[in-house]
Amino acid sequence: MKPVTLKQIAETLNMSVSTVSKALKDYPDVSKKTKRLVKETVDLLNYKPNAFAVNLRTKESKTIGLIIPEVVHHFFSSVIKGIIARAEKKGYLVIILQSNESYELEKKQIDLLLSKRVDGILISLANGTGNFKHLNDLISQDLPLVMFDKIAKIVNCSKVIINDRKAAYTATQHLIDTGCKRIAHFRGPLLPQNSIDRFLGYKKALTDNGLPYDPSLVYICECGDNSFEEGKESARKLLNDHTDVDGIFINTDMVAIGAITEFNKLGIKIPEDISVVGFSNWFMSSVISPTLTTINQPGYEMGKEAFKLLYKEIKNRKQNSPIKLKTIELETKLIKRGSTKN
Amino acid sequence: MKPVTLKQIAETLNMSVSTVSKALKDYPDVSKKTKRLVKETVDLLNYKPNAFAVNLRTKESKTIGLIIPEVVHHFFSSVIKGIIARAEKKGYLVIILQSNESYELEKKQIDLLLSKRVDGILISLANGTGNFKHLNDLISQDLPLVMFDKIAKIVNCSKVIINDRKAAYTATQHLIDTGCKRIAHFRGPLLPQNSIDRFLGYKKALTDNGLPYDPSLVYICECGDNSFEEGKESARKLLNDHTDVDGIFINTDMVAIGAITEFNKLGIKIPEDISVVGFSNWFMSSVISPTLTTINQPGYEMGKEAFKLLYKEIKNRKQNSPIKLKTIELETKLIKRGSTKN
DNA sequence: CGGTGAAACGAAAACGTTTTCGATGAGAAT
DNA sequence: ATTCTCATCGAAAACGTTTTCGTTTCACCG
Repeated sequence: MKPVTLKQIAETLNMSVSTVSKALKDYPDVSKKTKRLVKETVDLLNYKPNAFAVNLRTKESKTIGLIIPEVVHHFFSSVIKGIIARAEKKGYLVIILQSNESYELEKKQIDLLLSKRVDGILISLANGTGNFKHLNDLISQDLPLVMFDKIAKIVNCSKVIINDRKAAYTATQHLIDTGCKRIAHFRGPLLPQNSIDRFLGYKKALTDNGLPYDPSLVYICECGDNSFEEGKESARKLLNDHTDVDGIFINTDMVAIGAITEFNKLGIKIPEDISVVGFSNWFMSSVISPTLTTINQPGYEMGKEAFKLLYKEIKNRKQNSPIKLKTIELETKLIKRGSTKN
Repeated sequence: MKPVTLKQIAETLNMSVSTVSKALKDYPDVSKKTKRLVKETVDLLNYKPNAFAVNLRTKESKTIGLIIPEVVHHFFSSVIKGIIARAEKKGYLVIILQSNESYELEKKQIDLLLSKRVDGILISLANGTGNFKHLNDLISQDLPLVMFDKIAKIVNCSKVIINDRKAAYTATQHLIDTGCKRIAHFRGPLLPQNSIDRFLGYKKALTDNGLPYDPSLVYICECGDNSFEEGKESARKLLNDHTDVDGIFINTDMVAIGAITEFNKLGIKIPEDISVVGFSNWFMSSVISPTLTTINQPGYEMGKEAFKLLYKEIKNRKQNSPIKLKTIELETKLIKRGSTKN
């Protein structure tokens, strides 16, 4: 009933544990004959190496940790898929934890992963994270770490990101190019870098085009579980506060879809009265009516690249090669659809 | 630089490894004084037990495996969230693998998890899975296993499900109650049980109400990555094949939304010309226009319950208590919205 | 025939815990 | 003084690998 061990194979074959082990790993100092013999009985007895023992001996678990703010989210689940796919190919398993956008949880989860002795950690920061000691600790223990999407520029590790500022600039520029003069922005929370960058891109596009920046046109959304409702609410507020707005650049598609839904309900014509640009190219943006012009954010690729980076670092650390940190910037693209004029 | 071990603590405190270990686990045969001492230096040196050694010694990893057909999916990601939340509370981590609806991958992944020696496995079957040897093998090795959502009735393990047949019956009955006489069904693939059950519920509702069952009204969708397109296509086909259909019960919301989008485009009025009922109560079903009447499928709860069941089995196995298999049936509910008459 | 070298194998340490079982000593009971 | 009890501790085995470093065997050469 107990799982088969090397010892048992050695006994049935009348040889030593070491020879069996070496035979399985194709050591040069064991004859072809015994190698064949060993491999046969291994198949026969259905031997599987005890991962616990291997881990202990080799000091690695072939497992990485992934901390993500929210699992139920199209973009993040795409990232997860990319990571898992890539990791599996390289023989790594991935443990997923969800920070729920909470700094405290994030800290605890890093501790958890640390105590499980994962070989590396992938993380996308919680909105609430403004202190980076827990991450710097990882680095000083030189555990491979790469951040993606929601990063902290100040932390010294590899990263894979998009250029949020540039993408937001492009989005806003598109609104300007299609005739909008008074452009609002529904932004994300104050802390996370990409929310800041998107805001800055929006602002820069305005001033570069000689349009005044008006803070009263910027609305803050938490972009949490009820983004959709936030979109509806911000849309209502906007209409109440301003009558002359003819374009909005919105931090995420979900909020944008909320806003569009509300506009539809209130009889505001899109894009004739107000043009809307979203962010992330969520699947639904091509289904909603009108279809939503948005910025494509490549989640799956981001996951893949993030794992690739981490994998390299893990390998380098194993052979004590110097680790060169790298920041990969993925391409975004403006997807023009029905919510803006052309 | 190396992580602190029990031995080092023992040396700095001038006592034996065993005492230190026992002090940390509050054994009765070590004095309060040394317990205090040990705990102090543990904090001081920032000792973390080596999980690899603990695993090897205790023969458990405090880790479970989760195999899911598709991560980028609202329902499944909700399940994942429920599982992770519950698992974390009990000190378990979860390794996620994605079968991509492939039987072959599913088999490999079970092997992977087995070789990692997880303490238990949660699985929702791939559509392609028609052979259950890999699962029965798990059971005969008595590794705790619980299936959820996409299950195989024939496999002898705990399960958490919804009553697909009943839910489908309710959905179809609702169409009938609101005046539909000729009701089509967009069903899922042939293999998975819930797709079958939903079909059977649809059929039974028809015959119970004296309506004829017409196979030509049943359309098959793969319900994979391009469910939305499938919905559109099936909608077109349906209009082409039949002119008298006044209601459709659709296997999943995504397909339903595709169909609605197509109907909208073609000028078919919903629900006046055709009523539509979906399945799963995906978030978007309340956003689409018209809003979609659907069946609520509680993903998060399913995840929670599945883990709870698995946890019990793990505990029971540890103390060699007899394992009682259990099947939990979660409640579904008809959510009436704009795509059906009232 | 002693010496050399290669080929094939094994003994044993090490990884860091947990847990059993004895050992030790102090004080109480006899 | 002897036994007994308790409280407290430590030695050591065990978990199953991996890997280093010998050891053995035997062929071959000088």
